[in-house]
Amino acid sequence: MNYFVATSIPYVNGEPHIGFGMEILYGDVLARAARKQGKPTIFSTGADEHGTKIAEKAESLGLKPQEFVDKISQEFRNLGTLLNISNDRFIRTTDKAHEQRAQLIWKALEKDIYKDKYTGWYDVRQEEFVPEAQADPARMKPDHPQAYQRLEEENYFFRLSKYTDQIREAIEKEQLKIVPATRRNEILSLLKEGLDDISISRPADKLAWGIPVPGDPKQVMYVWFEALMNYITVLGYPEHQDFRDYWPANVQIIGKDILRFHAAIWPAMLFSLQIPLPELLFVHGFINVDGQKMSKSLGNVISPKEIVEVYGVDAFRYFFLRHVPSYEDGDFTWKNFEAAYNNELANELGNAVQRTTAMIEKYQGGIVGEIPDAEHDTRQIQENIEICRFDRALDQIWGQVRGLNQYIDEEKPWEIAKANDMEHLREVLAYQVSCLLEIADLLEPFLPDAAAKIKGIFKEGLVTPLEGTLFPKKDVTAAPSA
RNA sequence: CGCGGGGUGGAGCAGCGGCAGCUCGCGUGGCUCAUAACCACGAGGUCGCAGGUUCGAGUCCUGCCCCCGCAACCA
Repeated sequence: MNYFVATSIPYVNGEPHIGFGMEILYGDVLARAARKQGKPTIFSTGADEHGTKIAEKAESLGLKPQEFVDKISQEFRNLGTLLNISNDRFIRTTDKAHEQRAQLIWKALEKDIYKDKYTGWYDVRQEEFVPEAQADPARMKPDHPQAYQRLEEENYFFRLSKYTDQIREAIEKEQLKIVPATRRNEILSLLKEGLDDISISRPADKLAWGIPVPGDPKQVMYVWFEALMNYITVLGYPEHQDFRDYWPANVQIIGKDILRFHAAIWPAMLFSLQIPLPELLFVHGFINVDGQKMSKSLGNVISPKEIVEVYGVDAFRYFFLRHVPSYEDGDFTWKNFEAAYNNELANELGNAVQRTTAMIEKYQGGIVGEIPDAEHDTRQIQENIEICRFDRALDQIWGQVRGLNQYIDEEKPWEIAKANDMEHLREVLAYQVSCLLEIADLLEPFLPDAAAKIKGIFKEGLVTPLEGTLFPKKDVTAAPSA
């Protein structure tokens, strides 16, 4: 009955951008949909704040690590506000509670932790040890800009290898469901090759910015290992009631680049802790701009803010939820964004609201009368939300919008009005309102503001027109050109 | 044989064994309640190529060709 959805926590060594905006948007839709069904819901997101890269970045800016992450974390929170995200929690891995609980978790995992000497390449940027076989020879040379570090150190290791079969079985039997299927296949083929034990700590003298290993102050936890724990520390693992009430997560949302951590390492940790796996792992893709990867050097980085300022938050939500394929990479172009806004939001939905309210005001003095119950079958839409196919769910909702416009053209209420058949007219217009209210209801998780506005217009059987229009049509030149 | 994603009307995509479909764009017509919005109809595809399986293949199998990621910020 209870519902828990968590996004990954982004590494806050730089400004938030559109990709993470999309991820919290996905979480928001799921959380709003669950709450709407009356489920007690916790929706968490947060920030991953430890590690070498952050320490280095902070230093380069002349800041203490904590000052730096305080600043950047706030920007991630602001993004949530900008996008009307309804998260209940925002966990930071520098929160005292997380740090303490992470140490408890470490202790609980100790039967699968051992100390060993590690010699090999370390990728500072990825915070990752690089197996000899996968290492790029060019980066082994010290003068390479992203040169690996040659490390010989004593580290703690986690017996990931021990859990390979258990994880594979859990995924095959769908105790842990992974969507889309391509990502599931990807991880299964990786598991077939077997997993190696992983290093989960670093010497504190090399890296002070992390959570100390309990009982060994000379070591701090490897940032990834500790960050994964946020999904349960946020619920107060081990002792808090929320943990008992809300774990396992119904959905965890991640980007395709961190699949291995969430579909292999994280399940192994949970097995070791003897607590259940999340039910569904939703793996989304990336957003390109004009068909190219977003990058500062190409100068094509789009900031969520500039979109929201011109078109409004619901337009942002709409585009990224419907026109970025939920199971694949997507493409943002101003041209497509404008087309979606004008054709779909302004012309189809906005105008359907407009023509309905105008006729009720003109012919019936703004009185709707009795509104019939909605009658469409919305099961498919609900099912698509459950499996995170938000793009399809919106396609289906738009099928209803289109259907309403067709209905209006078939019934021709303006002719009924001329014929003075007021009873029939009232029925037709009330039906239109019924359709719009149903659409608004379906849209609530996706476009909360627009849904509330539509509901507000027809409240109590009277038309209360909006100031202005729902989605004012934009001149194409209004937007920054790409 | 590095890994992964993809090639379907002008653009973007769906379909994954049974008469090629959707949205946009384009053309024509209708309508006038509406944000010059809405509705209908139409043009436009030998579904990357070549074999194979099948009564029947975008859809399954085999081989090949082409495109995009796998460097950085970063999901």
